[in-house]
Amino acid sequence: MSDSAPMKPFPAVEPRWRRRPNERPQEILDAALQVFAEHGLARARVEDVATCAGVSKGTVYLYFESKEELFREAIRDRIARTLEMLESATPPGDPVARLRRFIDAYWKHLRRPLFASMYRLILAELPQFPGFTRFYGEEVSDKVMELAAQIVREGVESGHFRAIDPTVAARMTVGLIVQHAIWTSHPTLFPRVGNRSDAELGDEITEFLLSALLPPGGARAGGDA
Amino acid sequence: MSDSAPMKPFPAVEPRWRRRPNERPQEILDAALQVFAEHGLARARVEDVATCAGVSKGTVYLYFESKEELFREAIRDRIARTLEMLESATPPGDPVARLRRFIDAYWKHLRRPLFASMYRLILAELPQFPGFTRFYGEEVSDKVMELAAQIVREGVESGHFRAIDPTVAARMTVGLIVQHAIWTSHPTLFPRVGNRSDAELGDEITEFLLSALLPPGGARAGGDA
Amino acid sequence: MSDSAPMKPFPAVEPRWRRRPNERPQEILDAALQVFAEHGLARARVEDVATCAGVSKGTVYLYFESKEELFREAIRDRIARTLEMLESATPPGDPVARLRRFIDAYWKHLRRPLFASMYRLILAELPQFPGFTRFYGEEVSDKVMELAAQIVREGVESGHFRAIDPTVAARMTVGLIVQHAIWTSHPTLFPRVGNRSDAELGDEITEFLLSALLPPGGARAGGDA
Amino acid sequence: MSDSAPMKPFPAVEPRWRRRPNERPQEILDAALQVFAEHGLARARVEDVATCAGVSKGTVYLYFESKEELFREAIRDRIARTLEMLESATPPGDPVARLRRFIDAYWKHLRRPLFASMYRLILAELPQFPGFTRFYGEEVSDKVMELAAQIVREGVESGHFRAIDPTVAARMTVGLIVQHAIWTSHPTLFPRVGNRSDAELGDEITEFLLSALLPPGGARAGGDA
DNA sequence: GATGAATGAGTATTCATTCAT
DNA sequence: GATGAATGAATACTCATTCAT
Repeated sequence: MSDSAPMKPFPAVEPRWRRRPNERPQEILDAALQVFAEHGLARARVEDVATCAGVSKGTVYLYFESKEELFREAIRDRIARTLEMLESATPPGDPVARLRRFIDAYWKHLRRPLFASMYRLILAELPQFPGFTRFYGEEVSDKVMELAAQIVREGVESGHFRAIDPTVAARMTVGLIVQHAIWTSHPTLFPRVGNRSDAELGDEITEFLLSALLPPGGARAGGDA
Repeated sequence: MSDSAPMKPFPAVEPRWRRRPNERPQEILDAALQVFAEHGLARARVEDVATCAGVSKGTVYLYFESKEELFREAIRDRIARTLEMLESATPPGDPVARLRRFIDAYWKHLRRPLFASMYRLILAELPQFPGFTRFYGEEVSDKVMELAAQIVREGVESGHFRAIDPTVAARMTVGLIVQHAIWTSHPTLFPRVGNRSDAELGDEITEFLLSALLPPGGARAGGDA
Repeated sequence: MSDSAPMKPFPAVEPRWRRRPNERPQEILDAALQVFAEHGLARARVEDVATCAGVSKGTVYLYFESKEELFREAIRDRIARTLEMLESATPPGDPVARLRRFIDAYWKHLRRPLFASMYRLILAELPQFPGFTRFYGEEVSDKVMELAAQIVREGVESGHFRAIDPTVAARMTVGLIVQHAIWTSHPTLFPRVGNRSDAELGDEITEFLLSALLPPGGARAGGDA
Repeated sequence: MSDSAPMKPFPAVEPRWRRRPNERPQEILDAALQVFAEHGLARARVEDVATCAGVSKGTVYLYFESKEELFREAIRDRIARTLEMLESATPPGDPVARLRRFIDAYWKHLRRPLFASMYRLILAELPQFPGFTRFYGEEVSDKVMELAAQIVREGVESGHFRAIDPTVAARMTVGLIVQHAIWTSHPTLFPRVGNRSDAELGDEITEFLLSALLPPGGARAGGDA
């Protein structure tokens, strides 16, 4: 699913690589995401993507069938790594600490400059690509949610969290992180959120979620501390 | 809330109409929002808006300067009534009940078919209109957040809520509602959320928020019940 | 040729004329010439003609078939009176005085504000109307030229002017007047001409022409003086 | 005078061409002048210019920003060479001969097919471009007039011409040439002029002007003869 | 007669895509 | 592989003209 660019069967020795031909597709994808993020799919121009990647318009079409495929690949290229990152950030262990780490890792992930605008792209443009939309729903959105639910589920079972439907708790968790990422990346649209640092916002989200998940009289113990 | 076009109280006689110029702008705005919501600003065609409103291309330009002004007006026309609705839905009274009503009213509001896709438009297209973006930030987003904060503030002062920064609580409240509205209106992108009814989701949001806001040992009393 | 507007058969008594309906066409023609003169046929808008005439767009079409007919009529309305004016300005008499009066009358005529820009219209737009072009050539341009030629012819025969082809002299006479009118009405395009008054220019034209037409040793006698 | 596109002296090899990008702009300018001359700025269609130049609509926009810039460049491209031509045609020498050569060169210049209709464009369309109008006034119209005045001035000083304001004589000279060029290129509008050959008209203009400029009893000496 | 709301044909301009070099 | 000149489909917008009131 990820080898979108035609790949030569035997890269062989790679003598001195005249122009790193294998890096071209990735450079174009990176440029594409930037340009698409700034202007949206319809208003972004292939020529700008090319210029931004330091190649000519024609070269883009050497690696990608069409502007739309380029868009799909640029998005896919980024989200493919999200889940993997989240999983490696939340190794088994104390559920409260795991949840803290999940929140922290996801929040930091979404605060990377391009990701917030990518979320905007997903919302605004993906509905035009039904097949890809399903892929995103099943392979990304679902899996992230399931990971969060799994963490909560273990916490509920072990008594670290109060009795709550883990899928509900997962939704609240993911929802607050994502929504704060959207807000923070649109300071003019949502000025109320803009005067907090990323770290403060992350802490606020964490504390709020924990205050809803920890058992009523339970020790606020746990976490990395 | 729905009589946006000034309507004469008693249509009375009005024998045979063929022209209803006074309703034209509103009809066009409604059509525009629909078409923009479906395709986004760039891909939507003015001609489709016209057809959808039952008029011809030229007629749209009789009432609106350009496609972009039509877009702005279509958005403004909708959001202008949100705050007013929220305020009238949350008359002074018991803070817990007020918060419940706020959540309920806002959630129902955002679940109206066009509003979720309008949110998508705001996110995806408004950044192209800096002046309008600021208007939205200050007149809509800010005010909604402030209303929620005010409700929490009173609850904290009266002891109905635990000690929490009201602006933080407001963000969590609004964020969860908005995010759920986005998810629910994109069932393919976010399939996990799709199998709950609106009522269930509303309840889940309410209960989750209250569990984070009510004082630890406090009676879960209050609310409409 | 001039009754372009449908005229009611029996104007009868004209009790108190509610709105001078018979003057409407002329008002529209005047407005049309103004607007056409300013913007040219293609860029002038019927609505502007209507506004300028103080009526509504539809009213223009009550009196004129189309924008092009309106244009034709507006031009025709003006040029129809030129020849008549020139003839009455040059009654038989001393050829030198007649020529002076011809130059003076034509120059003053062309210096009226609208006429210079009308000339521009004739040059720029009339070629689109072959039939009308022929009419103008035969009924206006030719006749003016012939009148000038006739005056010179008499002068040559009577010995007031040197032996010169009268049609050549007529061309030089008309040409200088027309060209100066064009220049004077476009001061930015032809700045060199702009710092002379109309009277000075008229005198310069007259003296130059006479110096070419009077017999070499001939007394500069004649003229109004 | 005619090699407007830089032409490599020896085309030499140049095996099989399909692209001549360096000649494209000039080809488009030539086509543009033709089409604009025929229809005027407003009625000329960019597509017709393209077709006439043997390229597609889009190609025109590869070289020119807009229809209006194309118009400006097409005009500028032509007038830029007028003054230079006139100056090289009138080297210092006997004033009468110089004036004859000035008349001859300018008359021939204006009789080239496109130039007369270009004059029409200048009159009819240039007022829409104030900046360009000033450029034309100062760099073209003024300079041509000044060149003619200079020739007369020398002739007056040397006694070849009678005492006359050189700027007046220059205006009469240029005016007659230009006006005859306009007439001749609109034979239907001005039929009286049409039955003379270019050479006859040129001679008539020359003789008429000289008869007004030479000293009364002066020998008609001078000239190329 | 007069109005002006409605229409839709006509055009400038953009930009994804192709392909000769 | 890489280029960028060329293409032409697609679309916003204008404005002459019509016609119900």
